[in-house]
This record gives sequence, C-alpha cells and structure tokens, in this order.
Amino acid sequence: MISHDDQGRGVTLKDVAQAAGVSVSTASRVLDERNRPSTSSAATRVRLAADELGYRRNAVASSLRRGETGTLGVLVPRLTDTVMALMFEAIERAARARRHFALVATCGDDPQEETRATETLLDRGVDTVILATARLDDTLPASLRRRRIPHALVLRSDGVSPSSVGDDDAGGFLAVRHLIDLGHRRIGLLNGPAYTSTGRDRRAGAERALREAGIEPDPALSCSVGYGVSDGIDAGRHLLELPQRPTAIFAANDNLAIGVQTAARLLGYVPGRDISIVGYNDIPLVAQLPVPLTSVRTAFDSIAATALELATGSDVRGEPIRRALPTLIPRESTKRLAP
Amino acid sequence: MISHDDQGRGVTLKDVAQAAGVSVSTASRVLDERNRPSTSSAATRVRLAADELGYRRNAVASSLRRGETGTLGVLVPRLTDTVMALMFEAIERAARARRHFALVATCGDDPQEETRATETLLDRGVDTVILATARLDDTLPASLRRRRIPHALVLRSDGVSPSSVGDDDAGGFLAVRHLIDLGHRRIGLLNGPAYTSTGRDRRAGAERALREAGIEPDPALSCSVGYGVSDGIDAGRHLLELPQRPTAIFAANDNLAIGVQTAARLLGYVPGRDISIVGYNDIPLVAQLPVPLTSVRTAFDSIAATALELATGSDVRGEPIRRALPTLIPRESTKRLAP
DNA sequence: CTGTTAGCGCATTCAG
DNA sequence: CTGAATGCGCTAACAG
Repeated sequence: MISHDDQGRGVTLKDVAQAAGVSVSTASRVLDERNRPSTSSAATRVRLAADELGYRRNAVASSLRRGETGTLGVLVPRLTDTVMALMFEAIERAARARRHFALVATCGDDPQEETRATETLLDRGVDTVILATARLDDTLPASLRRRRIPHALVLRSDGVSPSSVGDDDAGGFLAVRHLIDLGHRRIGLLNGPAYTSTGRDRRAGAERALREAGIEPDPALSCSVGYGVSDGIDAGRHLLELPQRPTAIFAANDNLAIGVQTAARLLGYVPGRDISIVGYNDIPLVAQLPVPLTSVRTAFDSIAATALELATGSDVRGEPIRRALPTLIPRESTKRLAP
Repeated sequence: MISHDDQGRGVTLKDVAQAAGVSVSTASRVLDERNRPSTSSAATRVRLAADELGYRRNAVASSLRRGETGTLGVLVPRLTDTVMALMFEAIERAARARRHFALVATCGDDPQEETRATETLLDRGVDTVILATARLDDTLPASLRRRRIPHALVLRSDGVSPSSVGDDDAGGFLAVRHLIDLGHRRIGLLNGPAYTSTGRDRRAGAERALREAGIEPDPALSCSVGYGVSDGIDAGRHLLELPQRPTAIFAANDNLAIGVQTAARLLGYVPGRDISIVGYNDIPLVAQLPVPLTSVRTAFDSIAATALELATGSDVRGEPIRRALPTLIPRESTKRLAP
C-alpha cells in the first residue's frame, strides 16, 4: 500500500486534473470547499484522483489568488502567562471550528514591539487581528480602525474597538459578595494595574459589593499593583502586617492570589483558616495548591467565540463591547469567618 | 503629515517601481534583503519611494515564488504547560535572530492530532518543523525524514531524528547528587512517563548518582507517573506515607514537585524542613512558592538555537543529538539532613 | 547594474 | 456544468 503521506507535497492541482481527465479549473471548482459538493461524475473522479495522489491545496498560492488567507493573528504579551495561553488555546479552538487557522505572536509589554509584531502578522497575510494586549491608552486599535483591518480586543478593552471581555465588574462583585456571605467585613482588595480595564473593572465590582453590604471601602485595605506573583507576595505581606489586618483578600488575578498565599505562609498564617483568599481566572494550577484556591472563572471559550464574531463582522449589530459572565468556583481558600 | 502606516497595505512593488522610475525587477532586487545593499542612484530612489509609499512586501506572494516562507512551525502538546510556553518563546527568539518567523500549533497528546496539525503547518508553507512532542514510539519524525522535510525535535528525542535536548541524564544526576551532598540517603524518585526520553534519562542520571554514592536504588522509593500536578500529589502522598518514608524526593518536573509540596502540606510536613524536594525545569513560578523550590534549570535558549541549526542543516556534521547542560538552582526546598 | 520575459499554484473571469 | 485564458504580487533566468 502506498502511504499518501509520503508524497502529497508537490502534487499540484494540475496533476489532479490530469489524472481525473479534466481541466484545472474544473478540479479547482470541485475541490473548493465553499461550493456545495457536486455529484457529477467528473467531480467524483476529481475527488478520487485528489485522494489517490494525496493532493493538498497549496494554501500560499490559494491565498495569493483569493486575497485572503483564512488565518487570524493573535497578539499576546507573553505565552508564559497561563491566562494568555488559555486565551490563545480558546481562540485556536474557535478558529478551528470555523475552519480558520490561528497564529500567535508575542510582544511583551512594549507598545513599539506590539506595533512591530502586528505588522509582521499583517505581512504574513492574516485577515484578522485579535489583540490581548490593549492597554487603555493603547494607540494600536485606533490605527487598525483607520486602516479598516478587521480586529477585536479580548480580555481588555479600549472602550472603542470591538471587544470581547469577561464581565470584570460582575466578577469582582461575585468574589467580594462571596466573602461577605461568609461573614467577612474587613476585606482587602488587591487590584490589578490601573491602566488595564480588568484592573479597573474588577475593583469597581468589588467595591460595589462592599457598598451594597453597607461597608465603605477602606483605602488602607486597597492596593493597586502589577499582575505578577511577586506583586502578590509584597502586597499580601503589607496587608497582613497591618495592625488591623483584613480577614479576607480579593486578588485581581490568580498570580496575585498565589503570592498572597505565599505571604500568608511566610507570616505563619494558614490560607483558608486564618485568611480567606479569592483569585481570578481559575487557571488550572490553583485547584491543585495545598489549599485549593477559590477563584472567579473566566469564560475563555465564550470570549473567544464572541471575539471572532465581532472581528469578522458576522455580527455587526449591537454593542461593540461584549461581556461574558464569569462564575465563582468556591474552594478551600475561603472559609466562614468564625464569629 | 501623511501617516504611512495608514496606507502601505495595498502598495505593490509595481507602484514603487513606477514611483522610482525603474522596472519591477530592479525594485525587487534592491529590496531583496538577501543581497547586500547597492549604492547606485536607482537603488537609492527605490528605497526612498518604498519608504515614501509605505511599501511592505507581500510575504504570501513572495513565498509562492521563492518556494520558501521563512517560517518555521513549532508543534507542542499544549501551551498552557509552562515548559512548552517557555520552549516556544525561546524558539521564537532564536527564529527572530535569524529573521525567521515562528508559528505554533498545539496537538494535545493525540498522535493523530499531531499528524493533522503538522500537515496544517506544512500546508501553510512552513519550511521547517520543530517538534516538542515526540514520544519515543512516535512515527511522525520518521515520516518527516522520509519526506525530507527539514525538522528537529526539542526537549525529547526519538534517538534518530536531529534532536536538541537538555542533558536529562546530567540533570537527574545533578539533582540527586545535590541531595546526597546534603546528607540524604533515602531519596524518593518521582520519574516522568517511561515513554518519554526525558522521563527515562532523568531517572537514569538520578540512579547513577545514587549508585556512585554507594546507594542501591530502592524500587519502593521509585514511581513512574505522568507530568501533571495531580500525579505529583498522588505519588507524593504515596511516598510520604511509606513506613520508612524518604527524607528527600527528586521529581522529574516542576509540576510533580509542586504536587509533592502539596502532598507534604496535606500530611502536615513542611517542605524544606521535613522533606527536601528538587524539581526540574525551573519554571518561573517555583521561585515564588511559599517554600521556593530547588530546581534543575533547562537551557531553553541554547536548546532553541541548536534546534534551528540542526533543522536548517546549517550544521550537518557531528552528533544529530545535541544535549545542553542544565544547571542546578538551589533554593529553600532542600536542606541539610539533620544528623 | 538593468529591463524583459516567464512563471510559482491557484481561483476566477468569460465563453461555450 | 465545463475549459481556456488571465493575473494575484513577486522573483528568477536570461539577455542586454
């Protein structure tokens, strides 16, 4: 038996057409996945020949002619951030479902590199750009808008370009509401960076929950920091060393929450027993920590699907900023406050 | 002032040639980055015109003609595995240094999906394939060899295809030698899967270190499991509940080590005090745990650079399997055994 | 160093 | 439904 997979590469449409005894254009039409499959005898012969020879369409040549590549470019700051990796994998799944192909580039936190990477993606013919990087003050989305390049922002929004985000306000609310329901009143807020919509909105939701419960947010219990584990360690230590330390802390992402757990341990507190902690995003790791972390789960798949809809304009009506509702996953890092 | 970046897309070589008053082929040659820059007046005019119009080469069309895309495809099981993300980012850096572009696809642990994803990459015209997936019994590398597709394996090897791996044997040795130097004699080995070269080699190195110290490896203290945190929890619990429990454990990757830390905590042991633990890969997180983890650091950048050399055949001589030496990073999870 | 000519592999006209 | 002809944008081979 001939293993198709050893040939294939190098077999052109012409070869298939020849083998099937038709012209290339006929072969092209038959093999065009956008037409509904014809049942004519010629069509059958073409499909057979293509299969026989192990034909694979040359996507590069095809793109050149079609003017589109069926590819979407995703830009993330870094893939070693599990949240970004999760987001990308979700986008990849969503793209695959539409028979598209997703491609990533990373750009760190440098706006210049962000632009460069986007140009590189565009040069490689991506039809659509998905940005997971947008700071609130970012200029790239505006540039894409001017150039009419189909695009969408995910996870963060600049308030103008089509954006598919988690409902961060609702997430912040859920987290703090959960702590209040457990009897906590002195609740520390470890907010993300103020220049991100996530940091801003999660904080707003958290403070709303406090106020609704009749608790005035205490500035002494609130810090805005970065999104790294070490930020969580520093800020966590700070909060836990206060004379009137909080009994619970809401951290704006899981890294921060892990850092708080570390800080707690270093100070001799046991997470879940001496201090309740809620994280955000529910990255897989947090369920496996010594004290499994309560976390707000972001609906990555839903966000990804919506982003593709928005970017490809297959759904142009309505709000350009869509918010996917998160869910709270309670685990052992949050416990009822002993009366 | 006209912002170039608002046009650019859609400007073809023809436009540039026209503006510079030369033929397209001249323009093409001038702008060909592989030639060393000409200083003729025409060349200068072309460069000026290109700049003026904001010309960007259409990489798709260029690829079609050149027959190569300057792109390399990387296949990883999943990007949410930090080790894979680190590996990809290193490859990306190495590719960029050679003015190439790296592209990832994920395939989970499914050999069929692995083949499918590779074909997709190949369809998109990647010149080179880098596999971070190869099981020892994988058939894909053989298929790539038959088809003469430039490729290399990273992190794992099948023993035949060009491979750039960490020296896992040396790494296992370093880890256990470190524990022995601290006075440990009852050392548990948490090996990775036997179907991976990493699992096999790290174990071999570890056992070599034991034997050199006159310690016969105890089968009761050795388990082979997967590479997930939960594997580490289960196996860690098992080892720690033995009547004669080990005083130290070498885990074949950081996930496993994190799992062991979790297991230790659950049983009331404090990592570093009651049980010494060494991990492998030194992912960024482990330095930030409550008890920072001693780990064997894999030289991802070196592995990436070597992989590109091997794959592109720019260095065909010598061993097709190159091993990068790892280094041990001692932290607080390992302590001298109290006499 | 230059311009002319001829494709890369495919998808889309336009006639039939 | 079919086939012949044309060109997507760029590069390579050839002659000047």
